[in-house]
Amino acid sequence: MRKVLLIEDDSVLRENTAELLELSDYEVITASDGKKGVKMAKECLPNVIICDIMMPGLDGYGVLKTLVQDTSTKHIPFLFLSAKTEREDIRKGMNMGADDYLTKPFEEFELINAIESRLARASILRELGSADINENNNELRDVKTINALKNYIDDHGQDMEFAQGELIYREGGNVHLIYLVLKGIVKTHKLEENGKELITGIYNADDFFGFSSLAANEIYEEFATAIEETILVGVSKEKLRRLIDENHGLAMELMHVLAENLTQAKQQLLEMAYGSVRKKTASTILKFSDKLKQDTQGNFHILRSDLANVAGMATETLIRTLSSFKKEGLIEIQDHRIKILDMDKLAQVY
Amino acid sequence: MRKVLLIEDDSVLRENTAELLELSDYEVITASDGKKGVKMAKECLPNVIICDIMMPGLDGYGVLKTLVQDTSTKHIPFLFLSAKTEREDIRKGMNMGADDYLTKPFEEFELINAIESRLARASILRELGSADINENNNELRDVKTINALKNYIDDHGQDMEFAQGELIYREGGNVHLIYLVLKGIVKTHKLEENGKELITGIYNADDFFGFSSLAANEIYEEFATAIEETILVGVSKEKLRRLIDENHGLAMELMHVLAENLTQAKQQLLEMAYGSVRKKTASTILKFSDKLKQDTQGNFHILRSDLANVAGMATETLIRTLSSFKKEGLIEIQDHRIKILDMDKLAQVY
DNA sequence: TTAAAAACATGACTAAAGTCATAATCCTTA
DNA sequence: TAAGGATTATGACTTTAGTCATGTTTTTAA
Repeated sequence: MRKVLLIEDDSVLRENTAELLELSDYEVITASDGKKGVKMAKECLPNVIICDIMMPGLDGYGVLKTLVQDTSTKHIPFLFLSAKTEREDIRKGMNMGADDYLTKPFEEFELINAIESRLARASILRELGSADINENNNELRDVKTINALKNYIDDHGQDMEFAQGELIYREGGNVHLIYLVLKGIVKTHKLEENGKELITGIYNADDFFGFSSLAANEIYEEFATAIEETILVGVSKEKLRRLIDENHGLAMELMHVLAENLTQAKQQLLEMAYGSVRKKTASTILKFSDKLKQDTQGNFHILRSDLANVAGMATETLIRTLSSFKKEGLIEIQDHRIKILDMDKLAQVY
Repeated sequence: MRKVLLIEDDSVLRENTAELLELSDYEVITASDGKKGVKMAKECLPNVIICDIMMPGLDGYGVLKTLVQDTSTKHIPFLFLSAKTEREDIRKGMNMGADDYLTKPFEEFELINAIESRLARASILRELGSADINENNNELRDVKTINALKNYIDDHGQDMEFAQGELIYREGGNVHLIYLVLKGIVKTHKLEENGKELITGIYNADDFFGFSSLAANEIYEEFATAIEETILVGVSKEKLRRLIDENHGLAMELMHVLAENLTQAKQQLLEMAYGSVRKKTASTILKFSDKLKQDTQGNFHILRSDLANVAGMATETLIRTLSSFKKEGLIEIQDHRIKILDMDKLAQVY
């Protein structure tokens, strides 16, 4: 369990805060003044220290100064929790080497979040000491990160070319390959009963797709189509499973990719539910401007129907909205190619 | 010489700041937007990064998030330099893992002090190799499947009780626990700018939630609230990471869970985009009838607003649709409790 | 090079669903 | 147990965006 040292002279606040922390599953040690705090810190070596500034005797600044000088305590994340809210006070605290500074009064969740983020940050910095220790030189063993995986696939997979508009896989088909885009743009999409299309993902060079789980006998839940001329490489699910078996780190990274996708899908869901047509159009344009390669003037071309199908609206509606954006000076359209003029305003469209 | 990467879209401020830093004997690299900033950071691996928040395209939060995910950049001290002075903004920045947060306008010495103190702090933390990694528990080895994981959590976690309507975690909070529902119902939800709520997930006994990726310094992308009296247990991300490290099988299963969620979200997206109100209402009722416990007659109660917020429509609209379903004999409503009469027809509503 | 097809653009109309207002009912809690 | 608030329900009106129609422009392919 994570140990927290709380240094605070006000007994009411100290006990309330301690209780709150205990309820959140920390082991709490308290000290009622600076001197005791320093002693406790050296004895107990807590995982994180929370300290008031204004205290009789040794104040918070003094505590921090003392602890930073001691090898055994200097690395412990240190948070100030103070009624001093002046910029000057805050800067002083941070400059002395505190890791965060929370002003009173504070909400329970603010304190917990602050503690957790400092613990997380500390663990990141700690990793650095034990980084890149490569033991075995088995080829599979070396595929530790997504980047290594990309290189591996690039070397060991077979290239495939798809023309503009060509179907890559279809809904219901059996998943046996996971794809990596080398060049071009791919969309994944679903069809409604009445034939309407919704684009659920856009992928360009260096993106993975066709990747859901690695369970056997999975089927594709969507279509994938090349938006422009595209070159892909694939790895078999079997192979990927073996790679993961050798390297848990890779599993973590893949999980991360999935989690990102999920977060994004949920965000899109929110927008789809309550966003106006203007809002949806604006964010769709921004999404594409990220993914599509642009010419020297920053123009890019995309089928209006594809834009509409990402936003989930009728093509006519989308075109109308584009026209009004043009009138408002947010975008420019030349030869059907779109150019973003005011990215900020576009992002703030409501 | 110490390398500083400055990411700032305002060209005047960028150049002034760069000059000021150069005069203070830093090597300065600049980037005019978030995307370029990320690229520069990965290429140049600076000693410290200073980043604006409000920028077109990828904003400061996005930059930090991206850099924290990359092994080569995640340890670099990261300072926000922003005109956003609200407590909430500052907390968000720190929770995402920033090392300091300076508000504009700032004085030269404030920036220099902030940089120096973060460099100093980073070097202290770097000294420390890998401390307190103890617990060579063989018990960890045995957690091979999701079910084993559930048992493990049940045994080792601490129970938490939440009353009806009580908030479990909030958007922007630091993720440190992954929850398992023992009893009750939990909803995860997002808020639109104008306060509209969209429910993105419903969880009952035996479901996991609050689980996205296992990367450090992740923040919640949604709220979680108990719909009825609920008992939960949590495991820390740290622990889960260690469990996965011991058992790849578990990683596979968790990936599978994530993939399922993703598929579901995309399906919901399709329906949200093109489904009629009748269709959305029908499938929302069916979804809840699965998750909610029903009395002996098969009745269940759920707030109309919660139903509406899953479907992403106005509460009045939902109630109207329920009424017409009642008239058509698809459902029955007694004392506000809903009972499904014709599940097949309900599933086929168009 | 030209004909046909696809894509883009806009007008007119319509259907759908949101908003606001009001009333009835249920539930909490003092 | 009564008062007040939350929830459910429905009507009237308004806004929004979809559909259908038509014309123009661009691209494709014979």
